[in-house]
Amino acid sequence: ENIFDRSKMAPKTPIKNEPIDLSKQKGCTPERNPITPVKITDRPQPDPWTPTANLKILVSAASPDMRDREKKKELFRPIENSEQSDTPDSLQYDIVDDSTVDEFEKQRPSRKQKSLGLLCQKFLARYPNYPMSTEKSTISLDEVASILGVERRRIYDIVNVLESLHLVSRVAKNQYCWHGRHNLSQTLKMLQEAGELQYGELMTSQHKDQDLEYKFGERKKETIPDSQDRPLLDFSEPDCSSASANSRKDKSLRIMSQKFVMLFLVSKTKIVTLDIAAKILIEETQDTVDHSKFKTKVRRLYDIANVLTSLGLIKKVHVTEERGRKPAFKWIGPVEFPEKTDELRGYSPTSDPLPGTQRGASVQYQSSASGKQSFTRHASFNSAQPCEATRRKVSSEPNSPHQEKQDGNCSKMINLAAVCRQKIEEDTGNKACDTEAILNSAKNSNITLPLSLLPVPGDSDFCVNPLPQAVFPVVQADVPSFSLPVGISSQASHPSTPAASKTENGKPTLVPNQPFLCFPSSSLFMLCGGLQENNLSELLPTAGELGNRSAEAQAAGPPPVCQKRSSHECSSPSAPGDDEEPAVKKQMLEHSFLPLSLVVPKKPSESPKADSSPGSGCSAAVHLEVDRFDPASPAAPEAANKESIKPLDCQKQEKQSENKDPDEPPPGNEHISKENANQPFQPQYLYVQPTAGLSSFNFLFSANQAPGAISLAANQMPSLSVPCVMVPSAALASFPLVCSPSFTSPLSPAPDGSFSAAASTNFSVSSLASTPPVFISTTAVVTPKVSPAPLVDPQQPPHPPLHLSPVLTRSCSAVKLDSPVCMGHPVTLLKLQQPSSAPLTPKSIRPAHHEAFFKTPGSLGDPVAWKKNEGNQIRNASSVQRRLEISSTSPD
DNA sequence: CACTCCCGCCAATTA
DNA sequence: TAATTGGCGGGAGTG
Repeated sequence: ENIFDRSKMAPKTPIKNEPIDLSKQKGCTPERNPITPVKITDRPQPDPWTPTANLKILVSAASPDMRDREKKKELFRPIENSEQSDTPDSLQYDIVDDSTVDEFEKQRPSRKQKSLGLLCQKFLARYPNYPMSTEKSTISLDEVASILGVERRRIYDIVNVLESLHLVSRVAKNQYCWHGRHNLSQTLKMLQEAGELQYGELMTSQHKDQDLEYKFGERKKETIPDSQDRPLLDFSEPDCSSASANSRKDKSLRIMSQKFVMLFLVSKTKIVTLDIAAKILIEETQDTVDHSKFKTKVRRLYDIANVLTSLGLIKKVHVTEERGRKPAFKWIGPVEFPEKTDELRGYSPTSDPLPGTQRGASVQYQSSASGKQSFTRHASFNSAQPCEATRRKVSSEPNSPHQEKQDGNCSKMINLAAVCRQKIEEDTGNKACDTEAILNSAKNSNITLPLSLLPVPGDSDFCVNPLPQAVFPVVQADVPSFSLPVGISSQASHPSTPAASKTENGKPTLVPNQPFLCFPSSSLFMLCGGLQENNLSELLPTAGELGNRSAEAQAAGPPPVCQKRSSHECSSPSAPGDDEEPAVKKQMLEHSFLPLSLVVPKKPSESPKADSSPGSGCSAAVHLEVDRFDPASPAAPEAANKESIKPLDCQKQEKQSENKDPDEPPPGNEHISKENANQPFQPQYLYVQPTAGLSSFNFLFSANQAPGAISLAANQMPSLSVPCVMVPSAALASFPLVCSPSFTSPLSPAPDGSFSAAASTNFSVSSLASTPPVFISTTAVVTPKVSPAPLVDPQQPPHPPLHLSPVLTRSCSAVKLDSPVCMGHPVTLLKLQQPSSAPLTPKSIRPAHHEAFFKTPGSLGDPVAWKKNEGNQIRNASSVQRRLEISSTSPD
C-alpha cells in the first residue's frame, strides 16, 4: 500500500517517502541497500516502482486473480441478480482490464490482493512447473521480494512451504534453487508413506475420519513424537543441499507443512479440518494445548494452506459438522504416486504447468494405457494386472461382456465400479455403520465423510481412489450451493452394479457395447463416450476433472490437462515430459476418484432409495453447482467433484435435499465444461437433471471434449470449449437433449450472465471453433432425463441411458463422437477418435492443443499475462502456461 | 462475530 | 556485529 501510495502520492521521493517505510525497514538505511539486495523498502524508494511498474507486475501476475475475484463477486451477484451484475460488471471489468486496470488495482490493495495465496501464485508463475532438467533457476529472495513487491518475510513463508515439498531447495543465503514439480510425486509419496507410519495406524484403525483424526491427537502423542519430524526433514533434505537447510532447527513451518500434507495423504477422505490439523500438529510437537498455541497453529496452517492451495494441492472446503461449518481443506492433488516418475513422464508429455491443473492430462493417457488406470495406485501405470483382475470381476457381471477392447475400458471402469461397490458394500456392511455414524456425526447433511470410508481401506486400488472421492460429497464446496443432492448418487452406484452386475432396475446401466455409462440416477447422468481405455479414464477424469480443476488455476486445464498440458509442454520446451508425470498422476488419481465416486457410491440400499425419493437428494444432484468462482481457484474443481460426489451423498443423505442450489449449477457447468473440453476423447456427458433448485436449467456436460484439442491443433479452440451446456428446463422439454459443445453460447444461460461471461470469455474461442453446439441429443433417451420433471424414478433414468447408449456408444466406439447423437462438438467428436493407443503418448499432438489451449485462455483471459511473460525468460511456454493458469483462472 | 490471515516485531541463526 | 531466517501473535479485513 505504501508503495502504491508513494507512487501515487509522491512518485518518487528518493528518500523514503515516509517514515513508515523506514520504520518498517528498520534498519535499512539506504546504505544497506547497496549491500544486500535491498529490502523491499529500497525498491519503493527508487520509484522504479512507479505505480505502473508495480501495477504491471501485480497486474500481470495478479490480475487474473483479481479478475477472478471480481468475477466471483459477480457470480454471486448474478445469482441473485443475474442481469444487473452481469452486464455492468462484465463491462466494467473489460474496461478495466483494457486500460485502467492498473490504476484501479493499485488503488485498492485490498487485503486479498495481498494474500499469501495470491502472492504464492505470482511467485509460482515465475517458475516453470517442470523446469527442464538442465535449467536451474535460482531464486533470489530479495529479487523476488522486490519484484513481487512484498517483504522478504512473506517470501520466506512461501519458500518454506515449497521447500517442504522439495519444489525448491535452499542453496545459500538468499538463494534458493527452483526444482519444480518433478519430484513432487516422489515427495508426496514419501510423505504419504511417512504419514502412514505415523498416522496410518490411526487412520486404518478407525474408519471414521473424524474419529481417526481425533484419535490422532491422542495417538500421535504416543507414536509420533519421536521420529516424525526427522523423517520428514530427511525427505526434504535429500535433494537439496541439506547442509544449510538442516541447520536451522526444525523450521516449524516446513515441518508443519509436511505434516499437514501427510494428514491429507493419509486421510481417507482427503479432507482435513483446520482445527484437527492444528490439534494434531500441536500434539505432536508438544503436549501443551494452550489455546493461544492453537490459535497460532491455525494461523500457521492458514499460511501453509494458502501456499498449498496455490500449488493446487488442496482446496478450501467446509465440513459441516454437528457444530456447524468448519473450515477444512481437501486434498486435490495426486493421490497415488507412481513409483516411477519416469514412466509417467514418458507417457504423459504434458506437465501441468499450473499447480492447480496438475491433475489432468497425463492421467488420461495413462489410464488409457492401463485401462483401469488410475484406479490402481501404482499399478495404474504399469499394471495390467489389476485391470485384468478388475475386469474379471467385472466380467462376472453382466456388463462386462459387452464391452470390447475399448469398451473394455469402459467395462473396466464399470467393473471396477462394480467391484468397488461390492467391496464397498461388503465393507460397508461393516463400515456402513461407520459411515452412517459418520454421517450422523456429520450431522446434518452436509458433511459426509463416509464415502471415504467406503473405499476400501485395503489395497484395492479402487478403493483407494474412490474413497477420496467419496470425500467430496462430504465436503461442501466452498460454494454455498454445493450441497449435493443425495438422491442422485445412487446412480453412481448403478453404474457399478447395474452395469456390471446389472441389476437393478436399471439404474445405471451401461449401454451394452457402448462406452457410455449411464447413471440412471435421477438427476445425474454420466455418459461416457468412447470406451477405450481412455474413455474410462477419461470419464472418470472428467468427472474428477470437473470437480477438480474446474477452472482453476489450472487453467491449464488440469483435467484435460493431459492433452492440453501435453501440448503445452510441447510448446514449451521445458516441461514436456517430466512435467506431466505428476500431473498425470494427479489426474489419474483424481479421475479415478471421481468416477469411482460416482460408481461406488451408493450403497446398495441407498441407491434405490435415492431414486425412489426423488425429492430428496436427487434433485439436488442436479444442482451440483460447480464453483464458478474462480476457475483458477481450487474451489471450482471441487465443485465439480462435488457434483460427482453428490450423487452419493444424495443417496446417503437423502435428507439433504437442501443442498441443491439452483444457482450454483451453472457455474458448475462451466467448470465442467472446461474440464470436458479438456478431455477430448470420448464424448462423455454428464447430464444433470435439474432439481428443484435448478428448476429451470438442465445441464449437460461433456465429459470429454477436447477431442479437438488432442487431435487437432486447429482445434485448439474446441479444446477450450466447454462441453457443458445449460439449458432451461423448458427448453429441454422440447428437446430431447441439449448439448452445447461450447458451453458458452447457448446456454450460458442467462442467469449466469456473469458466469457465462466468464465462461464465454474463456471458452469463447473454443466455442467459436466448436460452435456448433452440439447437441447431444439424440434420442429420446436423453430427453427423458432432461425432461425437467424427471422424478427420480430410478428406472427411467436407466432407460434413457440405454437408449442413448446405443447410439452414443457406437459412435463413441468408433471414434466416440461420431455419432450424431453425442456430442455436439464437432471437433471433439470428430477428432477424438481415440487415440487410444497412442493417445497418451503423443506429446507432439498435444502441443498443438496445449498451445491452443493456452492461447485461448490467454487470449480470453489476459493478454496481459502474456505480456508479462517477457520476464519469464525461461521457458516461455512454461511461464506462459503458468500465466495461463492464472489467466485462465481469472477469466473464470 | 467468526473466520482469515496480513503485518511486522523480534529472536534465533548464520555469515 | 550485521544480516538472514523465521516464530509468533496482535489485530485488521471480510463476510
